[in-house]
Amino acid sequence: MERIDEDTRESTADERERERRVGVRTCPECEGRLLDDEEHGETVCGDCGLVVADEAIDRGPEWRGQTREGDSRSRVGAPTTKTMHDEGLSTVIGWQDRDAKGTPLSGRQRARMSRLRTWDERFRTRDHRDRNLKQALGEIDRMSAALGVPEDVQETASVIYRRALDEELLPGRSIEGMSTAALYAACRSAGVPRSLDEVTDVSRVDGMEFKRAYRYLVRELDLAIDPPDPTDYLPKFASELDADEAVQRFARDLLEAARERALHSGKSPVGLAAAALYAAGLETGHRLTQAEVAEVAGVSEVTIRNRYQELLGVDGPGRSETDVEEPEPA
DNA sequence: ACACGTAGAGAACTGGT
DNA sequence: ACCAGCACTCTACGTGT
Repeated sequence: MERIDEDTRESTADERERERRVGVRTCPECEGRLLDDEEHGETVCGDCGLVVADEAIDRGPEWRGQTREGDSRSRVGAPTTKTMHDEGLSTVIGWQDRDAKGTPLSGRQRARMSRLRTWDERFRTRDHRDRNLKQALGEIDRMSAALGVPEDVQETASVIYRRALDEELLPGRSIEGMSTAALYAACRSAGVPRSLDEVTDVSRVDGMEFKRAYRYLVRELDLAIDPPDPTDYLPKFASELDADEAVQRFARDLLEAARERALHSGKSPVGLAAAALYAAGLETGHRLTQAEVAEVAGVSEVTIRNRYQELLGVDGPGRSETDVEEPEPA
């Protein structure tokens, strides 16, 4: 992409012609000669220093041949584009059963061309998959780092993504959305607590698209993902709260008890975990405020209020005879 | 400062059509 | 595929300790 102006043997007439063909070449202010500043990607006036245009990078082929017959100055090849996976650089074997002069091919040659087309297609699509995968894995890597998830979870996410790719689940969906979904699915199946919100924060896609992609992924791949277990969140929240070890243990017991009474049906596991910690704080004398628990758990104080009383009520004085027994198959 | 309760809005799942 | 109903959570506010 160098615009080479040091070829001083060119006549000035030729230069004018070149300038005319290339486009903007004289400064609108002083009519001075414009130069491309490669380092900054700008076009500046050599005389007055005016910056005429940013991003004036010409991705077309160089307007000068490299070979002996270079002076023919034929402009060769199409400009590249990011909209195609190969940037438009690949060669496509045409479908006509004729040679370059239009003469029909013999049967033997036709068969040969057909095989070549097949392989051409295979390589091109494989290349496509590679790029897709590479980008997705890069995204997963980036998000994993941002979330601080362990390496094996990241590995699982990659495997899930590959499966999705193999089962042709990707066409029509964004790579970012699907990689986010794969990472979230990996976290879930590994019991590494990362909430939807946390994952959404580091993702390049919005929550809606992410959730849609996640559901789709789980459904199509039949991923066996347990409903999130509130106890998975306890260590994380407890450490962020600098809570006493006893609080965490007590909270775990509360959640166990709650599970046996089938207290969670559709209730947010994060909210339950937060409420359990708060309740445990009260019971063990290591008080935590609702506000701080709500803060680290990312739920509202109201949710904690509503949940923690249920948690305490369950194995409190009342016992359970008032509750209708609800057969919950989990 | 903190805890508690309530009302209305809104997102998400379910079942009906 | 669209829609209504539902349980749940959130924000916002007022009250009580």
